[in-house]
Amino acid sequence: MPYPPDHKPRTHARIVQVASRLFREAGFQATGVDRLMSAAGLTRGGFYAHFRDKTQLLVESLELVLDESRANLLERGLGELEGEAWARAAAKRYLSPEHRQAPGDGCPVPALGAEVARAPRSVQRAFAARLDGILTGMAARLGGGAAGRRRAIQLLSSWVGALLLSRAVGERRLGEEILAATRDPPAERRRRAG
Amino acid sequence: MPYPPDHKPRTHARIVQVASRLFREAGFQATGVDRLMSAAGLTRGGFYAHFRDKTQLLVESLELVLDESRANLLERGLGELEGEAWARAAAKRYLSPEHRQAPGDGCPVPALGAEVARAPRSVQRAFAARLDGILTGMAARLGGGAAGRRRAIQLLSSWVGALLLSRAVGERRLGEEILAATRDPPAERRRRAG
DNA sequence: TGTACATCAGTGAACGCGCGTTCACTGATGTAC
DNA sequence: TGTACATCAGTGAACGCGCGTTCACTGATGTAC
Repeated sequence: MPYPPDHKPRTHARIVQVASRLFREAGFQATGVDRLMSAAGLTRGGFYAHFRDKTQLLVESLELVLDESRANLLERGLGELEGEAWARAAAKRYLSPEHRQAPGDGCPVPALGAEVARAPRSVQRAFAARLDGILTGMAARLGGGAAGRRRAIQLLSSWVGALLLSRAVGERRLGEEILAATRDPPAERRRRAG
Repeated sequence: MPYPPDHKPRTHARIVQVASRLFREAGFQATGVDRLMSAAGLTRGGFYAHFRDKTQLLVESLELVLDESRANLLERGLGELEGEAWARAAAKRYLSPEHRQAPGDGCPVPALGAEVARAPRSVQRAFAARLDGILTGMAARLGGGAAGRRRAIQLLSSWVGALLLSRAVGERRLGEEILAATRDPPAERRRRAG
């Protein structure tokens, strides 16, 4: 064995990790293979010993990051919450100013969703499978069944849209207003819960 | 006068119109000046007699298209509706299968929001001003005041997020499910209204 | 009515650059002896 | 313990191409006579 058997897998994982950050920060198309490999401490040519093409790296990056998003939404301190209590806590985390200001560490949907919509089927399949898993996990927290599933979709949609809008406006005041409005449940709902 | 006085403004408008479609379909960065001018029946070089740079065209495209989005949300058959009746009708239009399948004719937020978030301040200012106007118009339909404004933000966020998700999954079944779930108001809300 | 002209919208070659991908190679590594 | 070796992860030059932008020019137009 010329190298330890975990050498190449570790390099591979490092490239995926670095790429997932750059893609979310600057966009998939806007991130060149050259810059990406430099950021991972490597050179251009080595890329194709790890990935068939740039699209395959997008697939692996999305898989990595959607798994992290799932953990952020359903675990990491939110593991024991259920129903609206879970929804409030998850919204608070997802719609935080920190998340707004650090797209490179955050949910890939607001950052890369539009590019996924234009990407080859292989990318969309990987995205859809992970997303469906997240929705299933959310639905279980929300009482399950068709109603839980529907509410899971409604919640995630509103969070994704709010984060996207709040980043696009650039300006801090309006951006924070959008996050705050979506973070707080509707007035009637809050009255009932409080 | 070498040409009719409205000749150049008409060409200018045509470029903006063509660009706004291509940007939404393929993305801003992915749409080259060359392809864009060809689609408008012109050649590369003429571009800079109309626009300072490609970014200025993005600004003008967003302004055009956000004005159209405003009309689609608040007018064109929705002019006389108010409150939840308006919200249901607007949601039905925004979250239609047709809108999902024709990004080039639709709302620029799901298609270009992430690129706006990475664009220069000038782009974000134009975007934020138009978006704020749309939110103000929506808030007025929803009873006005702080509550109307908050509900406007919540609604638009959920619509934008749902459309983005439904396009990114690629697959028809899950895509339509996402639209339908967000289109229908929450069960308790619907019971109360029905 | 017909022609010469000034205007300026639009043309297309050219610029330097970064893109995704290929491929002959280099050189760091663990192993065999 | 020290050296020769086979392996293969990673290198870097090269490919054709499209990018955004510039600029000397061409030629379609309405007007003046």
